Amino acid sequence: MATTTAAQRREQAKRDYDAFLERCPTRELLSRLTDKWVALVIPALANGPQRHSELAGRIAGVSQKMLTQTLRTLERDGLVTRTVTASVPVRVDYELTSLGHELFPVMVAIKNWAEMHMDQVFEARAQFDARP
Amino acid sequence: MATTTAAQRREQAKRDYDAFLERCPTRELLSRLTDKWVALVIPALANGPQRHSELAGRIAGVSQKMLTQTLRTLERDGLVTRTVTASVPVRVDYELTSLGHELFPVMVAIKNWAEMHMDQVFEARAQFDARP
DNA sequence: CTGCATCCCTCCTGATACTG
DNA sequence: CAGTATCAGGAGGGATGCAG
Repeated sequence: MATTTAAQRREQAKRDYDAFLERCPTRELLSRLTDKWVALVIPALANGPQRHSELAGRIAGVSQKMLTQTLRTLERDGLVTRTVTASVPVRVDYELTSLGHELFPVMVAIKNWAEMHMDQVFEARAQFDARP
Repeated sequence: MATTTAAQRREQAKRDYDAFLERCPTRELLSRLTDKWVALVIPALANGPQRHSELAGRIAGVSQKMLTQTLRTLERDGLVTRTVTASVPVRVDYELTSLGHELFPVMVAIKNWAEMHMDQVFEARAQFDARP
């Protein structure tokens, strides 16, 4: 068929790739996606383009180095676009690509899960640590 | 109200916690959840209890140390139960708790996303690397 | 404002070897 | 079979200074 849909291609890809296998390239991609800063940067880009300084302000505690590094990787992987506006001083905006928008709900889900279940995890840890 | 539902409590928790804040405890929880091995171990526990060796076989390339370490942390956080059967040799089974089952779909989503979008990421990287 | 380079230190990770 | 202990390499991450 020449008319395979995007969904069909993705189903095919899911059969071809398996992160349980050691040498599968998805293993490396998975380790990139499972990154603390990625899980914060992607959700932070929810409301359209953001400047470097805006992101740094929103994601408290991120160093300039890690933010730049994370954004570079995301850009290379096609999840984020980097737009430079030649002005003085220079303005740089980051925005989710369509691929980035597909990842967005997944990253938000993790962040939300952590926020919604923090208390239950605290309780579990207390019980665990109180064991003889 | 004395009759708050679990869903309501979670909504409340979501207002109380914010991983964007540096000192919020969810920041630490988030960094634990965004772990390559967690994203593989949780999905691997899909079909009921699994032994240490079964997990090691399924998740190719994981070292015995990292598997044990990951399972310990998951157990402490209340996501996994560890059951020891006193036999010779000893048998140890790991199983998702109800809390673990709530995290399950999120972890599977990441793993699937990586497998389904690997090709698009490859393409983006090729374009990025080919730039002047 | 944004980003690169450098130094430096911590912690993660994986091999190996050893106990119950 | 399951788990602990140990060690060495390397990646992760922070601070600072400089450049476009």
